[in-house]
Formats: sequence, structure tokens, C-alpha cells
Amino acid sequence: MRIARLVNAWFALEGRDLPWRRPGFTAWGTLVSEIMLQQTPVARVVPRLEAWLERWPTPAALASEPPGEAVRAWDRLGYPRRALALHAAATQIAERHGNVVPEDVDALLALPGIGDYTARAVAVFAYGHRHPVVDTNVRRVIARALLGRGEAGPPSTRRDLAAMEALLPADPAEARVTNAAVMELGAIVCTARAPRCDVCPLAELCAWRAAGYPAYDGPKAAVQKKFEGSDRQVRGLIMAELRAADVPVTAAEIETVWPDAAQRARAVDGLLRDGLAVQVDGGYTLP
DNA sequence: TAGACGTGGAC
DNA sequence: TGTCCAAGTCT
Repeated sequence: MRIARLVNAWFALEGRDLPWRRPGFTAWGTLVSEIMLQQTPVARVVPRLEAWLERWPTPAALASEPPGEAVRAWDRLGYPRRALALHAAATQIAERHGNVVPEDVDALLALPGIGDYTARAVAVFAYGHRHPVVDTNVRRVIARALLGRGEAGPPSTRRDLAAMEALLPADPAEARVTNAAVMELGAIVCTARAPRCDVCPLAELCAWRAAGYPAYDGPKAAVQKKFEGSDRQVRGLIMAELRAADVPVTAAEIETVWPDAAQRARAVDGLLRDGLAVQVDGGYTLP
């Protein structure tokens, strides 16, 4: 297929040199990187990933420590429930999969914190299986180049996977590169805000470009709510306290992080419910 | 299925 | 300064 040939050639020349693309990078490393990359930019992930893998080179190594250590090492990557899920996944891999990251999509999907994207990313990038891998970058490239729309609109797993599947070469090794290449194209050329069509390998065949870049008029993705003053911000502030402390954080100390008592209570309750904090004698700690 | 869920860089 | 958005998952 023409598109695969074009993006694969472009990727060989322009793809970034990233840790998870190094030869010999482990399946465990791929799994950790993919979870860190969920909704988090590459530049923030790289240093955390390298420190993480140095400390915990295998699932069993991570599983041997308390989940709170994973949350602490997660630092400020955001969405710390991912750290908790990764610890739980490592525990299951160590106990039920012989300390080997599973390679089947279904087995990967059964692990906590691993959904449609991550399961396929691990099966494809770590093990070379032939599946479509669809993330937000892929959806945008397909929307523009093939459908002539400026934005991808709301996701539909079945439709999105079918669209990417149609682009993949038959050979698994080539299909693997195509998955990485389309993702990379969306990440550094066909970007959401300011696409660099002048250097795009698909410019000549891009339906959006051919149509004169029509404004997107389809269903809008949900608008992200304001972070300042949100419960999410309060949770983040409390988690920062818990990460920094090596003794229980007292209720009085938590009161100092946010003035609104009701909002504070909601945040603490949520963190306890999520297992990101535990109540102990004298206050709260990481699990 | 829409909304919750962190954090910080870019414009 | 404020808005947008970043390799999603879970409920």
C-alpha cells in the first residue's frame, strides 16, 4: 500500500531516537513506557522511564516493593493511578505469567491499566505481532489524510482499528514500522495545532489538504474542564504531600494545602477510595 | 457513554 | 494570562 510505503520511508529518515526504539529494549520496558506515555508528553516521560527501569528492571522487582513506592517514583507524571495499576500489573505478571510480559492482546487487556491502545502497542512494538495500533495521533492522521477532516472527532474503537488495519502491510515487521510511523507522523508533523504540511510525506495525497483545509464541523470532543480550583488540583496537591513525606501526613497538614474543607474532604475520600492513600495512625500515607 | 482523572509546556 | 493539548483507561 502506498501510504505505508511513504510513511515507512519517512520514518526511517525522520523518526526520533527514543529509548523504547533502541535495539534490545525489553518488553517490560515497552509496557512501562506505554503506560507512562498515556496522556503524557514524551519529553516528560523519558527521564522518569530511565530511572524507573534502572530501579526495577523486571516486573518482579517492582512487585517486590510496596505500591506506594511506585506512586512515589511516578513523581509528577500525572494520573498517579497509572503507577498503582502498573504495580498491580507487575504483580500479576510476576505471579501468573512467570515474570514475562504477556504477548497476546487479550492477556494484556486483562491486566490493570492496559486498554485497547496499550495492549496492541505492547503486542506490536515489543513482540512484533501484526495488529493495528490506534492512538490520538493515528486517529488525526487518518481523519486528515484519508477522510479530509481537520480533526478526528470522538473515538470509535471498532471503526478506528479497521481504518488503521486497512493501511497495514501484510508483513508483520513492516506493519510494525507502519504503526510506529503513522503515530510519529501525527506526533511531530501532522500535529493538532500547527501541522507542518510542507514536510509531510503524505502531503500529495492528503484529502484534507486537497480540499483546502476545511474547518472541522463534526461532533466536538468533550472540552477539558478547568484545572485551576478543581478537585483534580486538590488531589494533586495532597498526593505531592504524601510523596514527599516519609512519615504519616496529618489531617492538620492536609488542611494547609487547600482552604475549602468540603473540597478537601472530597479529594481525600477519592484518594482513599482509589487506593492512592491509606489512613494510618496519625494521618495518611502512600499505600 | 460522558465525565473523572494530573501536570506542565506551547502559543 | 488563558486556552489547548499530550502514545488513554475506567466506570
